[in-house]
Amino acid sequence: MKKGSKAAEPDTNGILSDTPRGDARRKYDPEQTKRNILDVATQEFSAMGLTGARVDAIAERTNTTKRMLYYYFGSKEGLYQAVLEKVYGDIRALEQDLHVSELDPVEGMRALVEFTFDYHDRQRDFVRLVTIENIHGAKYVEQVKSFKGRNVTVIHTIEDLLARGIAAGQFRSDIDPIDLHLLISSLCFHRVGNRHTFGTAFGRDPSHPRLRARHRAMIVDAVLRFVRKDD
Amino acid sequence: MKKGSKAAEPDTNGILSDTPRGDARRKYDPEQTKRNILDVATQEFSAMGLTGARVDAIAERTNTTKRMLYYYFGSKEGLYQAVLEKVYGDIRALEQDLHVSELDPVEGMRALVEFTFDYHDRQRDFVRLVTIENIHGAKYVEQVKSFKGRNVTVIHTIEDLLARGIAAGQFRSDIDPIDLHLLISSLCFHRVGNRHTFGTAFGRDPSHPRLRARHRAMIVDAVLRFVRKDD
Amino acid sequence: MKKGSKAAEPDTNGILSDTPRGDARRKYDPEQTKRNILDVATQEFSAMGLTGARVDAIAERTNTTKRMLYYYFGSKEGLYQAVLEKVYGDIRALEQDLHVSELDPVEGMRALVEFTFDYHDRQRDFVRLVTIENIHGAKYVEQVKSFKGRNVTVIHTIEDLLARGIAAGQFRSDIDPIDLHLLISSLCFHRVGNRHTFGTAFGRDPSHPRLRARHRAMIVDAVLRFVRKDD
Amino acid sequence: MKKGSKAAEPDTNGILSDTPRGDARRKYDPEQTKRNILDVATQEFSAMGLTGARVDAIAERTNTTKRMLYYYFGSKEGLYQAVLEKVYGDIRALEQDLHVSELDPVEGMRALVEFTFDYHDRQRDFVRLVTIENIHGAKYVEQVKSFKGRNVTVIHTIEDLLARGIAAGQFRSDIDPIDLHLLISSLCFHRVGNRHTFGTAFGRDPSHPRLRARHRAMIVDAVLRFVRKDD
DNA sequence: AATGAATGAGATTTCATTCAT
DNA sequence: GATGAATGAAATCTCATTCAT
Repeated sequence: MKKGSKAAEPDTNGILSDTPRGDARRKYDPEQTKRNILDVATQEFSAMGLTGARVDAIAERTNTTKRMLYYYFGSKEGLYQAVLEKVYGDIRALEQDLHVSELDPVEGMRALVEFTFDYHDRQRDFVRLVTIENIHGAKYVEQVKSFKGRNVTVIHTIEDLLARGIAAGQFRSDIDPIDLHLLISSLCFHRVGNRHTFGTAFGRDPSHPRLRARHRAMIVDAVLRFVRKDD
Repeated sequence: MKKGSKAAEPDTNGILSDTPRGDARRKYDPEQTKRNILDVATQEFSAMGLTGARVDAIAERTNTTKRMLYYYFGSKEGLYQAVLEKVYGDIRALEQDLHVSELDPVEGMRALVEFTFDYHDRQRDFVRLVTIENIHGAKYVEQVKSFKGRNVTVIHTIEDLLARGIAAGQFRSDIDPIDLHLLISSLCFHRVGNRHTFGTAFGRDPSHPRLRARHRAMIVDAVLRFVRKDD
Repeated sequence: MKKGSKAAEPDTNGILSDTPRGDARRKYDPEQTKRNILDVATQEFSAMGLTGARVDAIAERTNTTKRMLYYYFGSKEGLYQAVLEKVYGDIRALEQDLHVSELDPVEGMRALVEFTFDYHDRQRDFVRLVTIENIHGAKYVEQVKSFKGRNVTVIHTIEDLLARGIAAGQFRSDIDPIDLHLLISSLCFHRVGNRHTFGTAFGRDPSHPRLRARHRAMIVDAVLRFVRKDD
Repeated sequence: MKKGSKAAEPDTNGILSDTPRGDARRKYDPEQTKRNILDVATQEFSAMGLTGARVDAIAERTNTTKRMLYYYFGSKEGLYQAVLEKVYGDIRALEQDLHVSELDPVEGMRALVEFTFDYHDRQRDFVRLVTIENIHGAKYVEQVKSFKGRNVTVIHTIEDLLARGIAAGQFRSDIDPIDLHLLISSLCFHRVGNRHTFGTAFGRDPSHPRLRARHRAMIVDAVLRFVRKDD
């Protein structure tokens, strides 16, 4: 009664989560019901955290009832895990489209960094959910089948770029691919995940378009300087 | 869910928060009572988040009762804010001790990065609390008087280093100090804050001593390469 | 103070508030559940006041649990407002049945006063709740939609009586209908609402049957003498 | 923390309760301390009721501490009773000044009604406290020594007026003095005690100066018409 | 006479979940 | 497959009162 469920902070973006209405709305469409619940839950968990999210609030913004949520996902935690699973799945699909192996190493590295930057910059829900998972010691994502070792793709990509760059005399030969991935992630993730405290501390919102462009260039620059071979 | 509150995950470290016992424990010592509550709360909030933390759990690990917690801090949120205030205050104190202005620009920059790295590496409570605040859109830290614009110190330090480095022909002249601070923070923060998902994804824990040293060197290297003037 | 909650002082009367059982008690009957809560709450709030009433005490005397009270009414205050709404609604219903327009002005006035007297005399819960609302500056009743300006009915009745009485040369023409309503209300309300202090002060309980009849006659008499045209 | 103690509604008037500072403020002045507590308590109880008043809130607005409140008055209830005692004492003092026995019966009756009207109109704290006592079944005032049978003075005054009026052929001979007192009280009390709901219901505040004058005249008129002998 | 710190008992409210249909 | 009503357990917070100085 008091606060209803204002939930949805200004913060969530729907990119991951639009419910496609597709064809004529059938009366009972389990798949659509599930998808609808999942979409709403993604927003709510992302906005409020696992403990902060309210089952009631999720149910309320759904086309169905709270009972269905339990019917399909068993528990609040189950729903949260389903959200994690979906969100990580979404990335994988995108990553496949990135064909850096066809590019010159420097250009490939630039493309990889820009892709990583853009992805984090847009998928705030994802960034938030990863953050939330870390608060919980990653114990839910550990149970997500599709997660374990999933990032090998990126690592392979980086290995390939490094190898070709070294061969071409462009890159240093003493860089660990996983460390490099961490470095790139750090630069792309932090400015999104911590933009609120950063904004409050410095009166400067990192998600502002002008800053966004500058940061993108800066990060690409920093990574390239880092991998480049000294003359 | 519903796990009672065993609180204290393996995760918290007590570096920020030991309660100094000083002399013999007096019966009425408000300062100590407050400090004691604050220390326990720091751990609990850091481990469980604002919504996840339980007032009962905090009180239980205290030398006093739940009632005192409300007596001194008014509400759960009030206590959380007091924790934020304390934690941010702790850093400021340390930052003062860092006299990079007496060092050569390159060495000063190295010292600054190493300090930042070490601080985040050790103060996991701090890193977690910042993360948690960002989940809440920084709305609590905004109300903390001592916070707004407090980081100017770091920025001034960076400005001084950059200016001297430029004058000495060592550094590039096109770097924005706040952007540079963000870059350094990103590198130091991310590996701590997101080490759980990172560890799960790559089977490699960034807080392991061996990795720790390597990351420290890598980050210093990356920053120096970034600021260094091209020949 | 601290008396647990034996609730129900000798004072409450159940006239407003019997729960009609209708047919066999069904398991799921939201309307009945709500009515049941409302009835018990009416007695408790009337007996103890808003702050004095205990949610636990209300729940205990209900066929359901405390939780349902929040499910349907949101908060203690919400329940209190619902009680006010119901109680004021009950009067309105009764007022409709009073067809004084068909009576001779003097007889009509007598009927109105007698009705007002009888209503207050019987509905002590109502009188107490109005008193309680006034302690709170009427701030809850102000939020009750159905309340604002609801008493127009009585005023219209009085206007009609006065107009007809003036036309017939029976009543004075200088009487404001709202003032007259206040006068009648005062006489009927005070002896009920303040009968305890009155009883203590004069050793005479105004609700005693013998006094009751005498007061009724006196009040009718006083009002008629007040409105009657001087010869 | 949440609401502090806004207490003091706009409603209370300080007429009963000014703390005279008299001579130079001595360091320890028990009488003044007690008076101060009593004055603040009068306002708080009058504004919030017995259950609604907060011991903390009272103490806060006092020049002393909560402990003293218990030191002098024993308990919240004890303080409340002391307030009742003081307030009733204040009236008695005033009533003595009313020498109606020297006036013509009609003028005496008018003077009595006007005095009663003015007293209630001004002493809202008193009116509220009486109301509050009635909510509690007058059980506290019963224990106030100075209360029981105190109103005999008024009754004697009325008896005297009636007797002289009857003797002079001005008043009816069938009026019970206590009933008449009740009638006068009703008219003077109700418009003050219930002015909030009345104001909300009819959009007309009975304490407005213009209405005040009209009501005063009306009530005097009504009483005189009631007691006057029919020709 | 006076005080700030402390407190136990109990108050209101919230939450994830299940029941009956 | 779907639903509105119901709920126990636990959470946050409040209150009058007392302790130690």
